[in-house]
Amino acid sequence: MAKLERISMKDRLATELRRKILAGVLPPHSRVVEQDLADEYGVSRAVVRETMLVLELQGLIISTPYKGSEVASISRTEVEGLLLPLRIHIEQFAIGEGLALFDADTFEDFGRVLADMERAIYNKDINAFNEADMRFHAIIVDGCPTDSARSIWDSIHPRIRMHFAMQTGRTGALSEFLEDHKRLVDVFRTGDVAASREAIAAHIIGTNEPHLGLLDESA
Amino acid sequence: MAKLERISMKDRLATELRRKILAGVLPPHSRVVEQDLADEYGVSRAVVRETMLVLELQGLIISTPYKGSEVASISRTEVEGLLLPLRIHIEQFAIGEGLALFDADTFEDFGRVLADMERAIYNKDINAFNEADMRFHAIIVDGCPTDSARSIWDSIHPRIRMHFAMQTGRTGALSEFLEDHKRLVDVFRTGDVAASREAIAAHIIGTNEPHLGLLDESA
DNA sequence: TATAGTCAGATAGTCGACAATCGACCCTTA
DNA sequence: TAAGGGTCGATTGTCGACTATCTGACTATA
Repeated sequence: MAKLERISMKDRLATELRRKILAGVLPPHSRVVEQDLADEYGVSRAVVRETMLVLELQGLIISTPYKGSEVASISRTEVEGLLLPLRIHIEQFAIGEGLALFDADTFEDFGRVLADMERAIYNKDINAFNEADMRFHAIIVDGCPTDSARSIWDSIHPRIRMHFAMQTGRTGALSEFLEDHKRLVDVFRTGDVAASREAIAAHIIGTNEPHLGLLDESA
Repeated sequence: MAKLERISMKDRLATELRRKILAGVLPPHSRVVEQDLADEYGVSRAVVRETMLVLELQGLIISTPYKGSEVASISRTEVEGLLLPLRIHIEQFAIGEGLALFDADTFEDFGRVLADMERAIYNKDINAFNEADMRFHAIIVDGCPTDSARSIWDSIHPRIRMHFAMQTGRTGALSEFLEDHKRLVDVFRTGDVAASREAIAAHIIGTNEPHLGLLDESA
């Protein structure tokens, strides 16, 4: 936050498009045309192409040579059997490596996210809530000194979010999710790695119900 | 194989650079300059930039805005705690989803790879052996109908390979690894999903020794 | 009518040039 | 001499134009 970094057009555009996809503005199978995006956002096609490449490698869009791209759709099998278990492992790893490094700044960050969640609930803004949720978990993953954790997490997490964005779900129980996050932070504060790892797994499985049978085949 | 696809310069260049990185021609921390690559391979910088973006998202290079890129280096913690467990999960998932779909063509593909491994051993060409090894596992991951399995595998596997490419290791016991792969194919032929999942995990752990303590903390 | 050939529009792939930024060197100046 | 500031080469960021390819429609022809 402090170092006001320079953000490339490519990254800004990627963030914007990801937001639109996750918010359902661009639903699965929407056609995405490079020139149209370039015109709409006032950038060159080169920028758009690099953006699309990022989103493709993150699994949010699918492109076919000389034909075009469309927004991907994610299957339930994929999410439950592959993406969620991977995500749990990554966040558990990040906690194992990073929990000891959580400091006052880290918990301030968590606090800000929790406040944003409350605000989102008050405003009934589910997209804002989801974005705060994403930032919450990003803090965890960024808290670990291993860079690839974030990099891999970035390529897995959006697909999961996209899947659940399609379901209407969770609108009613937002305050439940908020409480769940608060409890997580409390566990983190104890510094107990094993308990935190346990808690994050339960949290991810819990917040991504109504599915079951996850992870019980791990070994 | 049958559908002779058109391959973009970006993909060809990515394959070539990945090969060079994994073969150690471009060791970690090597500086990589866009214009130099463009000149060397006779393509425009736009192509090189898209290639670099792919390699960056796959964790093989690290780039800093307006400064440049360099070949990444992968830590042991990262490989053992994060990448290998993820890879095992992906390949197990792929087998769970795809084993029943393995057909004569699939086993022909396996056969070709095994033959290439033998040839590589005969020629004492460790890079060729490694490439065959990669193709072996790619067959598994591609055998599953869930596209993101391959996509995520692609972003994890090269980092692991890179880590072990740095260690001299495994030169002596190539024929052992070949036998290990043959045994794997035999298990696949039985169609026993549970046994195959078990075997692939043991194989991955085994071929990526001399490390231990993997995965015993999964839950 | 059915098939094959041709054309045109849309779109992605590639390119060369210009703009922005960085880092090191040099020059001033107290 | 040391601190500050400007200049310049190297490198990445961005752009607009040209080329290749795909798709569907139209046409000719047996």
